[in-house]
Amino acid sequence: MIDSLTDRQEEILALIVRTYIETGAAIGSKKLVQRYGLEMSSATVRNELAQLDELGLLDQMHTSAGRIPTELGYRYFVQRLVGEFELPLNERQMIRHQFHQTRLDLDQWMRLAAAVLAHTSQVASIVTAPRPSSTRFRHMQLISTQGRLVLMVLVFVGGEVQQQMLSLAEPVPQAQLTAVASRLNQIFDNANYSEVQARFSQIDDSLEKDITKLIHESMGRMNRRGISEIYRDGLANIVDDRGVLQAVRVFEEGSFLASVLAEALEPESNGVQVVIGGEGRWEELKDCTMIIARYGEIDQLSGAVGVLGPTRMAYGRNISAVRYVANLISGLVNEYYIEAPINDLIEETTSDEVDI
Amino acid sequence: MIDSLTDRQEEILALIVRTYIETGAAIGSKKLVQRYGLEMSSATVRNELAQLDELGLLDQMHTSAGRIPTELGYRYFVQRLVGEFELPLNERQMIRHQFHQTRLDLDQWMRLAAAVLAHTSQVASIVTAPRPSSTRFRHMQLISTQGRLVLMVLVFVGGEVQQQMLSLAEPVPQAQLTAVASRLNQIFDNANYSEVQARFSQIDDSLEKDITKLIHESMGRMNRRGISEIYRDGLANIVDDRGVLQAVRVFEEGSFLASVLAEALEPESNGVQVVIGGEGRWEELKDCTMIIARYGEIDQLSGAVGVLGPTRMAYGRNISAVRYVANLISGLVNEYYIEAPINDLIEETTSDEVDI
DNA sequence: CGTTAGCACTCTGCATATGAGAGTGCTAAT
DNA sequence: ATTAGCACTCTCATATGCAGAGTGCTAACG
Repeated sequence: MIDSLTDRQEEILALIVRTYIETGAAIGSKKLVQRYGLEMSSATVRNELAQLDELGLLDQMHTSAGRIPTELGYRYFVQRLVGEFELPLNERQMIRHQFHQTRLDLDQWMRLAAAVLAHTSQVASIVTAPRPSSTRFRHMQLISTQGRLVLMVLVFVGGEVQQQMLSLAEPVPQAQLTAVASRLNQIFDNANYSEVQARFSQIDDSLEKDITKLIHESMGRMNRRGISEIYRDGLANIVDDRGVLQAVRVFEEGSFLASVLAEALEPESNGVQVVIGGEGRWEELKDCTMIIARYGEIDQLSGAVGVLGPTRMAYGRNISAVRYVANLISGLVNEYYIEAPINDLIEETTSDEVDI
Repeated sequence: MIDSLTDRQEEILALIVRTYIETGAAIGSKKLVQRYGLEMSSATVRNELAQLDELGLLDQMHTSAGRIPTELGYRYFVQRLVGEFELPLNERQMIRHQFHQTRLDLDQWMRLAAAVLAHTSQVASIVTAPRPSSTRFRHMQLISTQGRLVLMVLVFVGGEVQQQMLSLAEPVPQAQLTAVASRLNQIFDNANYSEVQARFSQIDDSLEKDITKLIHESMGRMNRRGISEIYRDGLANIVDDRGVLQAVRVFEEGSFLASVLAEALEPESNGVQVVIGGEGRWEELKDCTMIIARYGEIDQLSGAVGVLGPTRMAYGRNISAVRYVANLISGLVNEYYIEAPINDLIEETTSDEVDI
């Protein structure tokens, strides 16, 4: 990294970067001295600019266009010239206040963190849920849903929860499932990935073996994933294109989507719905269209699938795609979450797992 | 809704809509007959166009610019002219195949559905997880984490799982927690929101009462929310702005974000990191900058917060914001997920709940 | 009466020219 | 080392002309 800059060069570089960030326009020597009342002439500044240019810290679009920072210029600025900046007290208080108002709920904290960052930074934000450095088993529960379907809930040290549906070879009463869970909970208490594998030999029962395999797989996946769920917010902040902005806002704003889905997919409305935005209702959807369909059984489990895009989209194709996927998921949900399943595998083992 | 169109008018309207969707350009009478080899002269088409224009189905930007569909035009087209279209067989097979390759995992299905829709429709997609029409209690578990902290896992009929951290007034041994859970599981088996309230009188123990209140609240929240988690994908499809597109892609692509976070936040790197995109590594971040920081205890629970935006962003302010939020969350996570808490309320009841 | 050919008209988009403004690099003087 | 001065370059906004596309209208046709 370059470090042969004089104080004056650094000053000028910092001013250029700051001005450019603020205004978005290239700035030249004259404007610079004028704007900041510098104690030197524009010619002097020009000489310095030429040097900064040669060092690759500044760039100009064309011969007479003023300078803008290069990537390297930004790097230098960030590393040595940003200076310490503290969020104003009232903003800090506001943020603190919001956090203390939420329930004791990790998910909410994460959402809030993303929202707060998006709001104060005016760009997009990213937050990941906390994860322990290595996954350790804490607790598991097997809950019979119906027929041979069993919901397995895994809790790991640190509070992460994973759920998985299993389809057993034959129905097993809840009492037995509870017994299995209780045994495995004892055996694997606080075990990490390799310890689960090590203690596998202590198990005789075939059902317990199968379940253990799944636990082991699941822990392997978590370890490999490395990062847990990612929360995002404020995407609309970095989209300035007028046309798309609206769509992005709608897309991001969960509550709005929810209301559209709820209203458009009322019980009586069947099949694929096309919501063309612009008119009275759906003002927010100006120039956007949603094609949505319900799946599942309305009085039991149901949800929605759909697409959102500019009004100018391929209707025929997209209506068909939405319908197809909705039907497909209806089938899956019916098969695995509502009726008894027909196939009798416990589940194909994803073969990228270590065999234990 | 207008329905006085002649067959020929419908034909012309459909052609205009289709052409506009395909090309994005306004189209006029001459081009129309030329392009589709219509059996009439452009003058005839012009007359029809004038009528469709008057009916408000078509619009023109200026006197001699060809027509484009109005919102109403799209509506008419969608309702009566789209025609049946079926996804080509190979696409259907492809989609089906992908679904049958995944594990028996609802979360994965939802993600896949969103991905598939985004891909085939070339616009953005939205999928909501299936929800039962009303929330019914299925199972709960209390897991002591440390000190007075307890993780409550709620399972509802249909397979939805909710987790919540509780901070009890005093430490309670796991055995007792298990007993409490088992009692409540019996009492509330298959109960819906109001039934939980009704059976509240059967409970004497104060701890059990508190827990029940939380369960009731949680079910209330779920009922009120109406729609469960929303999965989104393909946002990049509807952003055509060159500059922002890259940022949107990065933002959407979880795996890429994960790799940046993982690499930039290596154990030794402390404090706030500024990743300026463009150079060799982070090629994908061209013209984008990420400001990220780790929170939590590196060897215990940790995660990351950060912002993503154009390289031209307010560094001082944003670095400060990221640092502040990271510290705040560090504090919360440490307090509630690692060490014993200091305050001794079970949790403030959010007062918008019915009192039971 | 519906359809068509023809025509004048309008408006955009593109290319071209022009001048003001901004910024630069260089040289010579301080 | 700094600065004033100057010639030069390049963009941007504006004006102008022209080709192309499309329209509406009228009159003729079957």
